[in-house]
Amino acid sequence: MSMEARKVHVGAVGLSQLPKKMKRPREEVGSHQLTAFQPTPSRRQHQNARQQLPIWRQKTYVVETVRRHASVVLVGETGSGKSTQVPQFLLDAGFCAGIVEAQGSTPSPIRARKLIACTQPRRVAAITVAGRVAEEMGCALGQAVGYAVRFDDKTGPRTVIKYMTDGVLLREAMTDPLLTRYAVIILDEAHERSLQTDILFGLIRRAQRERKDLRVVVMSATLDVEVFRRFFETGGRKEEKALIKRHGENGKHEKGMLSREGQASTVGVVRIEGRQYGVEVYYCEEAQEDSIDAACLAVLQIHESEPLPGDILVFLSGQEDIEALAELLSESAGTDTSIGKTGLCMEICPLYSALAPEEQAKAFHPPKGPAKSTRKVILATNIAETSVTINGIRHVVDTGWVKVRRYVPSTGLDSLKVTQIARAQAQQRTGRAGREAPGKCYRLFTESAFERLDAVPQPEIQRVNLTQVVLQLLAMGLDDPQHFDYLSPPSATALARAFETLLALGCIAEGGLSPGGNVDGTRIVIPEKDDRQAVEAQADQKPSGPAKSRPVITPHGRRVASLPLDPVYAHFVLRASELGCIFEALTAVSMLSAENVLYMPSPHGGPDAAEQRNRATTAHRALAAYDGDVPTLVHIYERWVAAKKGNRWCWDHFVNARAMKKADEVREQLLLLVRRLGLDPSQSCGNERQIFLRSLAAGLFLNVARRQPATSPALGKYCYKMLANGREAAIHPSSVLHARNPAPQCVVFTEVLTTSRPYIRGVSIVDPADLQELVPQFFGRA
DNA sequence: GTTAGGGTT
Repeated sequence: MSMEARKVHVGAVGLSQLPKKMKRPREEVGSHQLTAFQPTPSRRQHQNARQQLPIWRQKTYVVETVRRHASVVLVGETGSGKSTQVPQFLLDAGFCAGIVEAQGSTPSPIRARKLIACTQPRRVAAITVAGRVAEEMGCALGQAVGYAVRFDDKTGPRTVIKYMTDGVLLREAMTDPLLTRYAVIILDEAHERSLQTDILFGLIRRAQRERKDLRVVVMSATLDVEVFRRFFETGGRKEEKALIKRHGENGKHEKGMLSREGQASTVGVVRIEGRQYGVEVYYCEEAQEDSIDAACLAVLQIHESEPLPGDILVFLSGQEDIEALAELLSESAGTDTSIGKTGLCMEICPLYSALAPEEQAKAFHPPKGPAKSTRKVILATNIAETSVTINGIRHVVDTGWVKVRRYVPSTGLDSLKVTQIARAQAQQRTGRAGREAPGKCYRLFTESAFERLDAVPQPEIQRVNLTQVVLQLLAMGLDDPQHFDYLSPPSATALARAFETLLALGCIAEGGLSPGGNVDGTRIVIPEKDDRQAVEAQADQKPSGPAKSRPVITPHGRRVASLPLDPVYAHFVLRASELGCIFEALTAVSMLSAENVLYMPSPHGGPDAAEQRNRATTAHRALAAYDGDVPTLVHIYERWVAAKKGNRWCWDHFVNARAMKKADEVREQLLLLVRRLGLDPSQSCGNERQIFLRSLAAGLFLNVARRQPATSPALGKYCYKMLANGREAAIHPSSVLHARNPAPQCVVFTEVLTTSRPYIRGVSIVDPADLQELVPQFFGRA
């Protein structure tokens, strides 16, 4: 069934126009309440269910294609069963009995069992899919089927199918770049183009040149397979043309060299249909000026005209818009007043990552009111696009906006901007209405606007700071990360900036670049060219003059790379160890890796919401440390430990217990890793907070900012000038140093993010004299 | 005077 079964135009959203053209759902299929009390299905029932999946009919074809091609692209829509079935098909077909090539003096090949890896961008997906497959195979998790995600490895000596996050496989690649444990690597959700998946693409292609036995299956929901196919094409254009000549443009599938498309190819392509209900897509006839107003009208119209069951999911750009729409809807509908002819109530459920877990839970549970007369309206960010699935949704309202974080390498600043979604995202959002029954999707933009959208979002690798990626590649022994096999190359500027940072941190040496930045804010200027062209131009350049010496990873760089942290943070931990407070530094970086530690109750949390928010603010102020945000995080962790890591303490102080648990897990992992480096993680500075601040200065010296009169009135009278790029920023209002009197003269920050304006966050006071003493190469007196 | 979403041997 096609997801976009029909396209129906509706007028600019207006009360009179939408309902008239809407149709009743064709049929009621499935219900989200059915699954709860079902007994555990037997093996036979599983077998029946498997045979109903669209992919089952293609089992032989999938297996044969993987047999004949080292690389296969498998396109399967939602519900095709690809994630659970493909690994089982390949296991049944004997792909795990890999052959270890003869090594050294060993005369003959040794048969050995290798694994099938299936990577996922998200932990929950790896865990739940593995659980499902273990059930289907009638084994316990950790036996034939297992999973590995950070902090949680459920694999054993007998495991042959291993679900894992792409990050875990990437970490494994650091010690085993040829991925020798695996016979087949399946990259699932490849269309999402996560940073880790993209790096794996290049690594696997590289490994395939050495290992003829390594199979890769790229699984994607995107119909455009060309980009993946071309990437894994081993022979390149020349070989391709020769094959076409030999077999003809429309030659049959012959000797495994022709794909189903009839193109000469070393890459096999399989397409599997999905199993989704049809979703009718509605567009606006006119562009909407205010997407919150438009969303409000659309929700009210759907609510008044559509029967239950059928909850509504609205996609918005962020917390602010969600709160505004929640307010508008409750004003218009009344929180528990029935409205319209249908006499139904509305229950509004905000859903975004920073929301307290117990408030998030409302979106997933049945409504508090009677199910027969209460409709849930979920107001979500893109968290509901891929990360979570909500049952019962039959109507999607899509504003077409999303917030996108983007690193600007020429300035070293991150920006967070409201941006139009891509067509693939719009389709993904639409699909959320058709999981259980036919549904409807209302796009609050015009069809021509839809057609003008980008086809797919920009891959993450082109939007992020690459310092950690470049260091990882160097640590793996790739001596030239600029010319790595990127599926989508990052800009030359972004790569150059990463090298510059690594050089400044002492992670690499003898590069063609000199150290970047000094106290005066003067720095090497890297001409900003447009992304891809720059890389291609560089690649095409014939070497002229003496070759530049390539940067080499230093012993310090290897230690930094061994920690699963941003190199700046890892450097901080190692410097803190030299200065006597690694214990506190480990706490700091662990807390920094857990987001949304402090939480604010939703303003719509009932009659005492305002009071709760005041209490939260007071509680948070009581946790603040004088010296800044990083000392505050350390303080919070220590208080939490003193309170025996209790949930009650979290509750009383408006601290997110889940974030604390995550920080604790990260900390435990880091303790192990620094011990492996021969360091003593219990080395603490005790009450001598100056030692910790000195470590912060020494570690975060690339992020120093000094207070000075603002050159632009937009930042107020004073601002903080960042020494690395000479730009001005303000201290973020959430910082404990915001509006501090007297204002600190010299600070380090953990993050700079441009939203309404450039803000530095994670701000702590440092002493300029410490910088001069501890980082003399940058801050020493001339 | 305020922060989309993931993720790491």
